[in-house]
Amino acid sequence: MTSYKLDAFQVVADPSRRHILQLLSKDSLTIGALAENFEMSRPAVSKHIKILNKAGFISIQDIGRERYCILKQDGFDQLQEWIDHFDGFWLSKLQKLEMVLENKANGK
Amino acid sequence: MTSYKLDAFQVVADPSRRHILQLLSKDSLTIGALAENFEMSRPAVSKHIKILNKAGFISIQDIGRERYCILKQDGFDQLQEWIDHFDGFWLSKLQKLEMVLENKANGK
DNA sequence: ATAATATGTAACTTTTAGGTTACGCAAATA
DNA sequence: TATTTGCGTAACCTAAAAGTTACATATTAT
Repeated sequence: MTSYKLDAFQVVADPSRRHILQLLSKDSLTIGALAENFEMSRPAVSKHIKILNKAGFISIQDIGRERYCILKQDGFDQLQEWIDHFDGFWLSKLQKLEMVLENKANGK
Repeated sequence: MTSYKLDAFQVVADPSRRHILQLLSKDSLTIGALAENFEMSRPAVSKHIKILNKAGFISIQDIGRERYCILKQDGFDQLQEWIDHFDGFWLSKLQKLEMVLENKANGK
């Protein structure tokens, strides 16, 4: 089952979290290693990680006292799924409606 | 030029705004018509529309005293662009790293 | 001309998200 | 065994986001 507790879009709305994901796309990193890339404190990063995990954007591997954060596809899939709903839209319905409205605006 | 003033992900993070976009994918609607689909007040919808417009998710056609909101692709493109950055990732790098870490975790 | 309608905006309130510091705990190290 | 390291969490603060009501304005209808 893949029902995550957080709204993927709300989770990825935060620029810091997007930055974290970018870093993780190049390397799996521990919390501390991630924190070195930010000005914010380590506990702040820790919170973001918890959120990213709950939303399915990362998985976590505990190795001793270290936590390796690993990019995970599920969160991204949630984003993509919603965006895909709009795909069929662009080329058919829209252009006709715009035409109609433009004509109406010009009093034709 | 397509440099919008708002972060597309932050804009689409709000569930009400996503709902607005869904409604607009079926029909171009005025502010008032949109507001009928929500419990919130019309001015609240009006604010969301302003934001969606600034971020390139909709365009607006003024017809007399009415404002028709029309779905627009630019905002969605911004979302897609970011997501696409991660596409090359999944099948190559990730799986190897996970293997390495799992072995390390098991002390192999 | 007057009334009704569709909307934008200002001022305000409330909630929440993101940050901090301080602390505790388990694992690694000396 | 004592110390350091890596991390989670609680308590707290602050700023911003999302909502409200009240009002102003322009267009349409009577």
